[in-house]
Parts: sequence; C-alpha cells; structure tokens
Amino acid sequence: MKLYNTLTRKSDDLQPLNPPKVTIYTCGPTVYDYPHIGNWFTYVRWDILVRTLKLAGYQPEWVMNITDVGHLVSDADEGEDKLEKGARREGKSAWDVARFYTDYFTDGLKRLNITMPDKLPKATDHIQEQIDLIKKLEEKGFTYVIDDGVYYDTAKFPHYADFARLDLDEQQAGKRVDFNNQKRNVSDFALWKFSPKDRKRDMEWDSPWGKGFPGWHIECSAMSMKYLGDTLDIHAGGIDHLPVHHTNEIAQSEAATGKPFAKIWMHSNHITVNGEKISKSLGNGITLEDIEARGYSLEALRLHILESHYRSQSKFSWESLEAAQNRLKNWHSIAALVWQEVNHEPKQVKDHEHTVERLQGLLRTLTISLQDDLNTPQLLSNIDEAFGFVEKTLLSKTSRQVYMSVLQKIDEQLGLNLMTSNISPEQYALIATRQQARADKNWRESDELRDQLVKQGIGLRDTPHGALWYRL
RNA sequence: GGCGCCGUGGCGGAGUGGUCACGCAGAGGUCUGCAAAACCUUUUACACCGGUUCGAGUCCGGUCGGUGCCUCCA
Repeated sequence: MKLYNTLTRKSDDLQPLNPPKVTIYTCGPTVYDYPHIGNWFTYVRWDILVRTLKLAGYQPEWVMNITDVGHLVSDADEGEDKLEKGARREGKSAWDVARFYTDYFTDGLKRLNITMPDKLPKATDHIQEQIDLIKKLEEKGFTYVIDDGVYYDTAKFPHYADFARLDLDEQQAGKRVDFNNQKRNVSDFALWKFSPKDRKRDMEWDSPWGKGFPGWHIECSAMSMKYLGDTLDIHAGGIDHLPVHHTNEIAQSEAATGKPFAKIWMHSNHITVNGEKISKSLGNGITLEDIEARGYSLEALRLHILESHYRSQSKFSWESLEAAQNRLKNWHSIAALVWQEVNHEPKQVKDHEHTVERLQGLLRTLTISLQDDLNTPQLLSNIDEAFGFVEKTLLSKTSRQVYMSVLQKIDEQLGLNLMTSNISPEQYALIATRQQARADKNWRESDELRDQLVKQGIGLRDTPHGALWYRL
C-alpha cells in the first residue's frame, strides 16, 4: 500500500513497525466552536485511510486528540486563549464550552459515518503526561524558562527546519517580533505557559514550574506516545500543521525519545469555497447544519469529499455539492436493482456473464485505487463504469449475488449507504397491480398506484423489462 | 521577501510518455399513455513559448496567471 509521505516527499510503501497493526495519530479539533466543512473534509479523508488499511489486511489503531485546553490564539504563543474566549462569548466556563463542542464533534463523526477512532483522548485528561514529557525535555537540556512560561529551545534540535523545509533566517523577515528579548529564536515555542498573576483562569494546573497550562504542541506528543508508543506508523493532519505544529511535535518527541516520531506523515490539503480559503478570521465556514438547511444530505457531502483527492486543493461550491447529490441519487437507483427480478431476453445471457466479470473487476480496481495513496476520484469512476454496465445489462440470479457483495464492499470502504433494504411484499403487490392496470390501459388507476408508492418513498421507472423501483 | 503548490472541456475532477477517465449540467435524437429513467449522438479540454523524445497533458527550461504557508485555521 502506497502513501505519500511528507517526510520523504514521495509515495512510500507502508511498512508498519508491528504488522498487522498500524498505529495512526491524527490531529483532532480544538473544541471551542463549530467545525466547518473544511474540517470535516479532513476527518472523512482519515476515515478513508483507516478503512483502506483494513481492506489491505491491517489492523489500524487510530487515536485522535481532542484539544479541549485553550492553547493560545497565535503560534507565537501570544494573545488570547481560544477556549476562554469562546467561554466569554457564550457566557459559559471554558469547561462547559469544551464539553459542548466535544459532544457536537463526536456526534458529527456519527452523522458523517466516520469510523469512531479507537481513542479520542482529551488534552485536559493528560496534563500529567504532558508535564512528565516537559520534565524529560528539561532534563535533556532542551528547555528554558522565561517570565511567561517554559519554552523549547529549537536551536538545540539541529534538524528542526528539515521537515517543513523552513528557511528560518529568511522567514518572517521584517516581521521579527520582539519577545522582550527573552526568546532566543522566533521558532521557539511554549511547552508550559504560566497563568497571569492578576487573574484566575478557568483552566489551570499546578506544575513544577508554576501554575499554568500546557502549550499547544505538547499534548499531541504526550498522548500519541502514551497510547501508540514512541514511533507512530502514520501521523496525519491538516496541511496547515506542517510548518509549525508538526514541526514542533517532531522536535519535542524526538528530542525526548531519541527515536523517529512517525514513519509516514500525511497532510490533507485545504479546500476553498468560491475560490476563497476558509478561515476562522474570514468567517466563511459552512457547517453541517448549513448543508442540511439547503436540502443536501450529509451522504452527498461525503460523496463530494471523495470526489477529490486528499492532497489536492479542492473546491467546494453548492453547484458541485448538487452534482454529488445527483450522482448519489443515480447510484441509489442502480443499487436498488440488487433486489429486483427482471425478465430477460435470451440474448442477454452472455451480457450477464460479462457483468459478473465487470463486477469482479471492480472489486480489484477498488483495492488498487484506494491503496494507491487513497485515489478515491479514480475509484468513483470505476464504480460509475461498473454501475453503467449493470444498468445496461440488468442482473441475472448469479450476477445479483456478486453485485450484492460489491455493494457491501463499496459501503464498507466508502462509508456510503448504497445497500438499502428490499421493499415489502405489499409494495411488490402494488407494483404488480399497477402493471396489470397499465396492461388494461387503466391509466387512472395506474397513476394512483404510482402516487401511492411515491408516498411510501418508492419511485418507479418503466422499462422494457418491467417496472423497476428505487428509493426516493 | 522566504518556502511551496497549481494551471485539464460549461462546472467538478482523475490521469504512473503511446487510442485525451469519470461525474454533473447543456443540446439533438430513439423509446414512451403520462411521468421518470434508459440508450444513442454531441461541442478541436490539457495556460503560453521553447526543448528532450519516434511520440508529451504527462519529463526539462522559460513566460504569464492563480493560490497556500510564513497571524488564528483541517
């Protein structure tokens, strides 16, 4: 199985440390606001990663963190605390805000049919682990303390700039911030921040260095190592994390353990909405509720997400969501054929043999496409081709069985719900009655029966092979 | 300014040098009691200019354009 590795900047073969187990850590949400579709794009993509690992015969162990402690608004460790800010906005405590958005987030995972990670550890439940890790870094001489906190000295970590290929001298030229002459490098970052002397924070803890709260980056190192060991098979996250968060995670973790932190780093690219990037500051985030309010299903959103590759900067628009919803609708009607007996003409028997071949071919290409760095767009086109063939030739008894296993496999890998249940005998009876009415040219009765079925969520299309139903 | 990425038909979007996937939308047609489908046909798509090659959307160089990060952000 091949995955593009940011570390090596090429597609690497996955070679887990302890196969068949594959350890995965993905950066989760900071729970201080509603996630927007851009966030969900990323989580769906990691869901596909996990499902593909299972397909490839691995046993993925997936940990995603919940950042419920307010790291500061800026990577330069300046400014406001996000959770405290959210708390003020909503007139709640930081703890309440964190709880509310954590629940919202896990609910969203279910709504989007995203595999539940094996663990969703919260930063606030792992303060001690973070303190221990900072202590370790302190013992090894990677830290220094200034007025407002304990910092990581990036100059002590020789390969700090390698991962993101940063040019630290040129970077931020003309933008050099004055850190009260207390920070030696702009790239240094906080491991532990002290509480302000004049104010009590909602969230603060005692530490060997004084009362305060952990820096943003340390939680991921501490929790991933606790649950998955010193070296991860795969670490994944949004592409925005590459230059700062992930760079810092590597610096902390590798300084502490002396071992590689992750073998493969994967980055999900951002999406744009109407050509603009989504950002908190622009306030153009679309939520799941916005999607549903416009009459689109989250399943359509899911399919839309799969229509682009995770490494490309994809575009979101209502128009393309509409296209995805239409495509899904067509898929549903073709999927419903799995339940339907059709009167075939003899000449089609040969086609049915080809149908079986096509469907088995789809199972092969499905595996190939996904294991090739999660090429979902290519897989979708494979599905379309096979479905087109099914539509054209209809199904025999044999091919129906194969088709059923194909639909189940697609649902399993893509998290769609193409396999719906069969309709009831009563509904089949209604269809048969309508067919008789049509044969008698009793159009009024025939149309009434059709309306009746529509009310039950069943659509019909009349073909030379009889009336075929699909779920509306 | 530094480090990157990208330019594919109306829209979205794959493409690993060798008949330019696929979806959505549009147009025309066949079929059809109506409806819905289905099927067929359909517009010189690979930003531009050079180069390498028997052959380039695919490799190399340049030009133009867009865009991301270097403040928050998946």
